[in-house]
Amino acid sequence: MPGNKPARMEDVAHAAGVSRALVSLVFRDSPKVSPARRERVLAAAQQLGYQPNAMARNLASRTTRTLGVLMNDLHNPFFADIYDGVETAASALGYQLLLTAGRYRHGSENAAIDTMLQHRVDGMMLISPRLSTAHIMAVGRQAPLVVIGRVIDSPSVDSIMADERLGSLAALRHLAELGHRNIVHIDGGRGAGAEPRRAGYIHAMNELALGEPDLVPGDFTEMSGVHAAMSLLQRPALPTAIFASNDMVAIGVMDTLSDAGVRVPEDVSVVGYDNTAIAHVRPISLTTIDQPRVEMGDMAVHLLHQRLKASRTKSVTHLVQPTLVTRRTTAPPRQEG
Amino acid sequence: MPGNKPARMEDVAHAAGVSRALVSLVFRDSPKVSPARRERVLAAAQQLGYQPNAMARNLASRTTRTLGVLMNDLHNPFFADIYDGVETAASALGYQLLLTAGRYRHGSENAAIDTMLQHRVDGMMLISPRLSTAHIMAVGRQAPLVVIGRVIDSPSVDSIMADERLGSLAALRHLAELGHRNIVHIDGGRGAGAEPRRAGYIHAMNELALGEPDLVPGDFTEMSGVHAAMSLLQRPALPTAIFASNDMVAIGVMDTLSDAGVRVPEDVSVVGYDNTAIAHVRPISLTTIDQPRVEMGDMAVHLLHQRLKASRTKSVTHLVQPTLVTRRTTAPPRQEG
DNA sequence: CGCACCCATCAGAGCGCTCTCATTCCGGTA
DNA sequence: TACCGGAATGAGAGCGCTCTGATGGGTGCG
Repeated sequence: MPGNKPARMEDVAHAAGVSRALVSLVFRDSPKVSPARRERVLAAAQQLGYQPNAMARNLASRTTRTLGVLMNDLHNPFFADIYDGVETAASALGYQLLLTAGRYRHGSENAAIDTMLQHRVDGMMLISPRLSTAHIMAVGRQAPLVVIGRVIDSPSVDSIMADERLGSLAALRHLAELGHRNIVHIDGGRGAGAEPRRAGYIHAMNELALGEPDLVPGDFTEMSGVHAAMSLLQRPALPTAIFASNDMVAIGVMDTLSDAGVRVPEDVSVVGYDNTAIAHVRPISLTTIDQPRVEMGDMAVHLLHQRLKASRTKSVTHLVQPTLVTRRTTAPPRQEG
Repeated sequence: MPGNKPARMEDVAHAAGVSRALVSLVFRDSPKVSPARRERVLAAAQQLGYQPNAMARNLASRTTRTLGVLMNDLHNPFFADIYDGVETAASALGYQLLLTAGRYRHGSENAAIDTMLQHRVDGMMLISPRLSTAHIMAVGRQAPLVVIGRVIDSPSVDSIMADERLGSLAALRHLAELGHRNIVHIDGGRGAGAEPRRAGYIHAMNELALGEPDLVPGDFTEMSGVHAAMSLLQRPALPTAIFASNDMVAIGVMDTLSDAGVRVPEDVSVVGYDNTAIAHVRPISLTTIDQPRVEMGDMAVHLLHQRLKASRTKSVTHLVQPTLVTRRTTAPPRQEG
């Protein structure tokens, strides 16, 4: 019958015939409790269904050993992978986790951060936050902070980010090695990470002596891939390869091309970015760029731990290495002429 | 500079030149504070970066207005959709949310539930829990509980579940209307929801006079779809339609069929189940069964709210209606002979 | 047999808030 | 001018726990 009050430490103590303090010691795993008493206390607690009150505990101990995680998009498997890394590391280091979801809205992000602050988390991780840099820096002044997916230049904020330029370079190098020279990039517009991907593409085109960069506008959506492909199909000749700013764009492109009778990879090679869950599905089998997401999550926790435990005060930025995943959408260009 | 203690109510009171109690009233939105004073307090709080201590507040007020959500699989967009509904409803009703992730491991699920209990949530929602029914009922005795994706027959636990049998029926009816009579079901094995889907298939085959049910074993994975398709290809004749127990299985099936030169939907129609994100991707365009996930989340919150606010004590089971989403993997059977 | 010493146990003072109840301060009324 | 009522404010007792410092009861040693 829910409704009757949960048992308190006092009740357990009484049932076990010991003092409240001893029960407290037992629940804090103190070594200074005799096995016999420990047993007795545990049995009484079990019997009463006692669960220590986290609020009282945290209030009295002035510490929560809890880290806050702001996930903006529960729908994005990207976030889930990061969380896997976070969870594993946190439980290994003995931290609890307070999860909040921002849903990409400024108000929600702020509310989520306030919630974490009000619960006095020891530190927080913001995954792809949309808030302004100034705002994030202000939050960083209240609690140790790690931002994933953005670089914030502030002494109290650490950053973890994939080296997008390197990812672009890997994609282009792969295409170049296959013999492609005529490579178009479909842009990610103003989306997170779009700019460095584009810069990496431009840089790599020069680096690898592949001629003039050839950019088609886009915005990270499947639809923009469709539009980009349509505009490409208007040209007198198609490029031999397309480097899309993410997997969704690549899928839109491939879909449109195949409607137009253009085969991938025989006629055109396509490379995506992000290695989302869809990319590995066999009918798609998209060659793409993978980021070590689990590792990023793990790293975030350790960065926080360093600040907390070793009281590091200098800020750190980790640039993480993306890797190429070769699947079935890339092949040597068609020999013609 | 993080490290200096966060401001307390006392500090705000002092800065604003009022008593602690008045600050408390302001932060609880009490109407009995003059606008002038309220302003002053708010300004002082702002100035000090004051965030009320949630632990102290909840401890003193003996209530948290927080609902716990156990998500088992952050990777599954299914869960994210449910969470959308939960979030919207919760914020409308003024509840905070405490998210935990169980990762389908018994230990983690238990730990997550303990965490929620220790934080004295007013109620909890378990999404597709793996724990035993007896265990869930025990938890239900500690706090109001809503289980999504399973039916628990206990007075203190409410359940929300999609009517899987109805979903199967909708799929079969669609196929029958297209003219299919020879319809195979690829089984979900012991996965959650597999049994009612199978039962619905068997029931519908009889109901619609489609002949003997024809079951191929599977287990909800893409791989099992591959195996099922291979075994089907060994038969002297393929069925004209395949009803897979979920989308992943359907994708494995389609992939294998297409490798074998069998076209979908020209030679064989395929129907999935779940309407996952992949199903709508155009190169796949899978006909499938959708469940009103957002609505399920919304409903969960309201069910809890009823228990809490209206102190309903009888348990409720909501069976939610799935719907057919027709895409491009179903067509009339080939006319032959 | 007595003493020092050590360790298990306990008492009590907060942690930062809420909430009840008492008190103060008004203007309005007779 | 004396009085009254209501709005606004303040004081103080907890909420359930942790943690410091005190207490008591064995044990080993001389």
